[in-house]
Amino acid sequence: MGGQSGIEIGLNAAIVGVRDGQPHILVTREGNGWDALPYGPFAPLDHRTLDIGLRNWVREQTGLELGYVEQLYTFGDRGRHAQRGDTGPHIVSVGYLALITEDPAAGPGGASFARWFGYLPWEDWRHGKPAILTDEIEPRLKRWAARPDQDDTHDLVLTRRERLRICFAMEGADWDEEKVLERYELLYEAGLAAEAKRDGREAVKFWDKLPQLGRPMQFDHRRVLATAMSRLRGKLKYRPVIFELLPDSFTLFELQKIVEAILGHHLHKQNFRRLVENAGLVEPTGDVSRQTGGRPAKLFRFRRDVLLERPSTGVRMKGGPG
Amino acid sequence: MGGQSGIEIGLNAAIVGVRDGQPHILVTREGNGWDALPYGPFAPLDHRTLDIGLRNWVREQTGLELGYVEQLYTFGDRGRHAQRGDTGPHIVSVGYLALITEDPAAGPGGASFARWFGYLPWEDWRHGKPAILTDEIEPRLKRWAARPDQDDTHDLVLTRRERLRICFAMEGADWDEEKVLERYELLYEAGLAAEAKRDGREAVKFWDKLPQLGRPMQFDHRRVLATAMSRLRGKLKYRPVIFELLPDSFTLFELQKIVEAILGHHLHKQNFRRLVENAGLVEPTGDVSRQTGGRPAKLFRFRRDVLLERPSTGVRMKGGPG
DNA sequence: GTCTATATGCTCTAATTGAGTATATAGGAG
DNA sequence: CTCCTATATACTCAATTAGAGCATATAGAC
Repeated sequence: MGGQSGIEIGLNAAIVGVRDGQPHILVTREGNGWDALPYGPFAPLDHRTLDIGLRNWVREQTGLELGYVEQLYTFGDRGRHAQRGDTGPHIVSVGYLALITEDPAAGPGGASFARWFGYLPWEDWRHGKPAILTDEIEPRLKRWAARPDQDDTHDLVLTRRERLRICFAMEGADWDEEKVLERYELLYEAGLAAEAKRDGREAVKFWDKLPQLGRPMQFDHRRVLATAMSRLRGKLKYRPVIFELLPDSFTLFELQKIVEAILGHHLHKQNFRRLVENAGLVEPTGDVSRQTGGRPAKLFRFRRDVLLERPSTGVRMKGGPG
Repeated sequence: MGGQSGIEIGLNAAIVGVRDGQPHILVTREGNGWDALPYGPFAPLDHRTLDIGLRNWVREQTGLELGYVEQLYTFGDRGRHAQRGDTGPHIVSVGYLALITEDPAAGPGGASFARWFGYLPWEDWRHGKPAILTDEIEPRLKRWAARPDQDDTHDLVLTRRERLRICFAMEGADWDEEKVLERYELLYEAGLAAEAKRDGREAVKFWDKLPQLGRPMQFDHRRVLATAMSRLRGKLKYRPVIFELLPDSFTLFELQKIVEAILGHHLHKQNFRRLVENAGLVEPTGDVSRQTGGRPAKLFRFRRDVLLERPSTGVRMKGGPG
């Protein structure tokens, strides 16, 4: 079972920012074609807490001083770090989400912004249902669902078909934008993620030809990324985290565009204004922006003191027409 | 800095059940007066995933086969495991929440049910504001807030007074039932939790006499417990997890009592019925229960298939009159 | 001045929520 | 058997919120 020399804790950061209306994450490209998140092992002698360890690694690798940071999940599965071979220590990876405003383009260390939807292209519904779903994913998932659940050791009592319905909105069900992780994991389990092939998963043998379904990542980093997207999409609706992605002053439409970029779908403009304004999340700065091409838009700033008020609402709101 | 021999990952389970209208957790009492959660180190050679490791430890220590299990958070702080001394490996602890229906009284291994509110007594508002808040906690926290924030290395820019307002509803603010962890951590930081004294925290010196504010626990287990309560109280409102605590059939009032036990406050009965019923979460079994002392109550069962429907609502609902 | 594009304001309806009143049906006291 | 009490269950009503769309305001371009 390979030389087992102990446990290592890996700290991984999905550092999210929005540029040109597109959500981006900070990745390091190491030349072997597999992008990676900023990553480093937890060293308890140097790092008083996990968070501090993460911040240190990110500072070291990207020159960035993180602000908003949130722990996501700890993954300990065997077999998700196949590149390392069987010899190293077992790696337990702790995923983090960080949100930044500034554009780290100038940062050292070879880290750069990459489009988030490049890794999970089926998650962007802003221009309607992504073609990759209809053309590539759905037909293959249907074939997968038609197979018996032999090698499934899933503890849920759901059939593959039911899981497709829930995760991928297959039989008339609604698309749940928050199920990002469940979708990625299902694709991995079905052998349709490149990482599954790398890790030597059995299900891959079923496919004669594997399309590239989103850019893969090193280790289990795409899983961390999917977890980050799930969490952020959910949290948006009940905590005012979105402002961690915005500059000090912004128009309401800029705010809306950023929310849409994260959620991956369009919102109803007038209702969005109403919601944000009478949730008391923002206050006008008094200035206007004339960059809009029409009537100048009032500039707003985030009211930091809402963090002191009770169940600070965040930006809920269901989808609107395209 | 003590002999550092590596990292160990501890798996801790807050196993919750409701008995006689009181939420309980499974604890092991080891005789030294410090209760502990079922606990064991993650052994990657034996456990394919963290979850499996946790289930194994719980089975071994309590004879219980867990159903619903959910990972909570991973804590890596130095200095929260003081009993172990400085010599052992650094311990990173992964907390889990598990929900059970059956009463594990007969289980082997010395584990037993203990009242959840015995550890966090300020969280039970079902009979009005707990006296321990007014009599013990609030006056001391006010004294603590009056001190300068010298040794605070908190990354938030909130003053102690603002934090009290938010966490403990001090200056007319509302009590947020979900801030269980924040409250416990604040008490720890203020030196008011017995664990803070055990861990040699500086703030403890400020107090001449420390009252027992809830029963303490071994290691950072009370923190895990507080995290579990936070998570469960939050999740209740948007996922139908509550049914993991209920028998197969139940009356709506029994359901309500269990929700109230978890949330720690009363709900409006008629509205609760309406909500649960037209969320489609339950269906009548056809039988009735005559145990109620009045008109017999219809028995219901959880509609397992709502898990297949979209954003399965759970049991939201704000508080009602006492 | 008109056209176009965007920002912002307002209306209308349907649900949802919070609170309370009214009715139904058991067991027990007399 | 009847009344009383306790609980379950049904229904009402006002306030708020959410989804959708129409209307008006104000810039730059021609």
